[in-house]
Amino acid sequence: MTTPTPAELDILQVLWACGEAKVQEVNDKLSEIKPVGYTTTLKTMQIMEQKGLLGRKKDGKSHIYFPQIAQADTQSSMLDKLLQSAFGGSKSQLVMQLLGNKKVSKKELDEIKTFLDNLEK
Amino acid sequence: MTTPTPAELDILQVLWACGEAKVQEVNDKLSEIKPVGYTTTLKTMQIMEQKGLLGRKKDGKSHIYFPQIAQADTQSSMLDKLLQSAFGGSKSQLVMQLLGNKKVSKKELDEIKTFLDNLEK
DNA sequence: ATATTTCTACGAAGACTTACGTAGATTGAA
DNA sequence: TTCAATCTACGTAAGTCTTCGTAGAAATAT
Repeated sequence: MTTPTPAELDILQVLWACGEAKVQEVNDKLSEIKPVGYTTTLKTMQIMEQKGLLGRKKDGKSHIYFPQIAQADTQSSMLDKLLQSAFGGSKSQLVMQLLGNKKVSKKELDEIKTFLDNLEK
Repeated sequence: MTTPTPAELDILQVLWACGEAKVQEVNDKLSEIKPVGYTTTLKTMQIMEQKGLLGRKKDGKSHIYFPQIAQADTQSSMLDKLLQSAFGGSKSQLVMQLLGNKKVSKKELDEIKTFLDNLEK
């Protein structure tokens, strides 16, 4: 699976959150986080459309863009890539590295435990 | 922290495993996995030394290279980067994505559970 | 001593990503 | 209609990563 570049991932985050949007809207959201020019966002989204990461439909003179890849699929393949390249495929090692500091909230820990318990069955 | 590029990570994996090695030895190990020329490996390692990722000492006419960054630190910062960029910082989401398929061995699952139990205290 | 092998050092090419400037088309307002 | 605003499309430039060719130094073999 094609994994998005960092800039592409930023754009996908916006579109996954809102479903679909025009370039202007995406650029506005991105601008809240990092400085980025309109044409930069446009160009990146055009490239993404060409790569198949985004779809688009005409709306008057402009376009409305939407994700063509699922968030879960993307997360999964990016995580897998890291798992293989940095943890030698060991999921337990990865989890330990992730949770092995004091900064895990009790809430998140509980979510994980519940999840693991349900996984049993 | 500086996170290594994919090619750099491959080299680091070799050096983390064996402690230190000459370019030739690293290249031999890498060649078992992917086709790569000697000068490519050399060049990459020279750049890594310049970046501070590797250290080296003279040994006759050649050099012996060794990691200057810890494996755990590297894993940690790479994982953190992914956590933020693809999972919005949610560790539980990440764990669920990682373990949420049938391909997790019972052994790994047990390791994780034991780990979590010990984390409590 | 000369040829071969083994390294290092240097440079540069190709791919990819990100970032914008600019031109041209379309829309809406004066 | 004409002017300004909005968008698209195109090109390109800078930066990084990966790759390898080539030259030259050092060690080894004949």
